[in-house]
Amino acid sequence: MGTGYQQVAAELRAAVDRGVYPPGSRLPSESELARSYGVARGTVRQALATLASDGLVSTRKGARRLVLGQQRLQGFNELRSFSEWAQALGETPGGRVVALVRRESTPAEAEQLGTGRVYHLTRVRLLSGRPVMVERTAYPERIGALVAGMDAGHDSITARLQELGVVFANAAHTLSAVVASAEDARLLDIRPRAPLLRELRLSTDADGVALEWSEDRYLGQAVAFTIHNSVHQNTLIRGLA
Amino acid sequence: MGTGYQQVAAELRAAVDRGVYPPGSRLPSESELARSYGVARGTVRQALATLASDGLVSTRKGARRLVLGQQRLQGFNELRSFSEWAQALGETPGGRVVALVRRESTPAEAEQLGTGRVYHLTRVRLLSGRPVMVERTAYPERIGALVAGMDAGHDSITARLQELGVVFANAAHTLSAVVASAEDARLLDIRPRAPLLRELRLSTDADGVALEWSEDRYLGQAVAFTIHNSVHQNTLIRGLA
DNA sequence: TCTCGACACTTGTCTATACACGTAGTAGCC
DNA sequence: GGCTACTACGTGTATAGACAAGTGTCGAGA
Repeated sequence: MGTGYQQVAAELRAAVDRGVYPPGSRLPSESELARSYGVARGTVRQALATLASDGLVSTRKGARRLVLGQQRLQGFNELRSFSEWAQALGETPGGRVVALVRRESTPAEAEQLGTGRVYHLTRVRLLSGRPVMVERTAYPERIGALVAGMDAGHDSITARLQELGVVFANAAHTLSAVVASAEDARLLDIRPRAPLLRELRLSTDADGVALEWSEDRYLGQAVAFTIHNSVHQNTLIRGLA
Repeated sequence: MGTGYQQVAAELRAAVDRGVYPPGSRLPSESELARSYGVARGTVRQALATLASDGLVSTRKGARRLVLGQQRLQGFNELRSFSEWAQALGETPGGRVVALVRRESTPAEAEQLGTGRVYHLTRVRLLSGRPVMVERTAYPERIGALVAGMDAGHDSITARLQELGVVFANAAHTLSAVVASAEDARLLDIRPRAPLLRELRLSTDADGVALEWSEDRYLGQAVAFTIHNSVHQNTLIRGLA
């Protein structure tokens, strides 16, 4: 059930979804919500911050919060693995290992993961059977040794690593567009030179130690990422970061 | 100079940049920072939330904050126009109007902006003289009438609209990849079928009224977007949505 | 009728305090 | 030496109260 503000946030979210607060309407004031939920105003503010971060409500100083709508697309607010991500979209995640090699790191990999040997995994990722992404991940030796023992076709590597005590804490994503290489095209069953959305991702643990460096190439037609924005300089917000 | 926590955040940011807290090191505790800046702990927490949202520090319950590094790429935390965005990157923004027409809205436009006539603006956006983006924006009639009177080649439309009392408050972005159309290729001076990063953007004012619906196509090679992530469910964070 | 000012309301910022719970180092025990 | 339990510390959550500043409404006055 989570903490207090998480419960309040969940109930507010549900209320918006149920149409209690339809898009375009205004939420009750923080004080009213605090009274009706029996919590302090600060707790309500923390809950509302999570809604704002998801783009569900808009905030303006002096005016009650505006309900924007009950959109639900996959955003970046949570750090999620492909498997979790797929499940959140209501699809069945899958994978097929193309290659897993242990080799000396390239200069680019060494810059991110440090010099030495790396395990390099190439996987095709499936959404309900359809290939939608090619994943090329370099793991430092310590992590790669664990990954090598897994069934990367079925398991969520992130979940398995978590069970083994390897926790992903932070990630930096960089998005751009590239053309499909011959291999990409073969793996995704598309024409060569088709456009792909490229995501470079460096994941680290809580100590800032790099755990994986990955280049993912998504089918432009099948997948999209969403982000919500506000001019509002601050307002304690949740999630992302 | 802004509010208290903004000043604290700016000073902490500067301290990280100056190397007072090098990457990999740990920040002083919230209590120590509060004492040394002469503010309450809550204020320090609010400042630290903004740093975390920029991916500058990582937080873990029970442990002091870890300094990740002084990266500085363009993120989504602020709602920025192309012009502001370019300037933040140290480049000179530019633009060239390809077409500005007033016409009946397409079904897709009507869904976002409401039925009726729209002004449709096609622009090539330049970064220090190089074309990097094609922008196709639909404005509702009221806004479009204002835009039509501007010098869209030189002015920042967003800035000019702001002067006229039209304030952009929220935006929802959706990112995917597409191939350059013949027109895209001609405007950006690239080969047809080159990969482009597509950003669909719906901007609204503080009342949730749509102000523009735009499809921007970025040169994949020239531009990249970055996002930072953390498993941390909450932590009051700033900026983004 | 229109404009402007007063006022109640609302959100943003800040302080102070308290407790829960995770972290990390230490000391003691086997 | 190595393991465990304890303990000091630090962050997360929550409360209560205060003031600043923006919003919107209503009423008085021109």
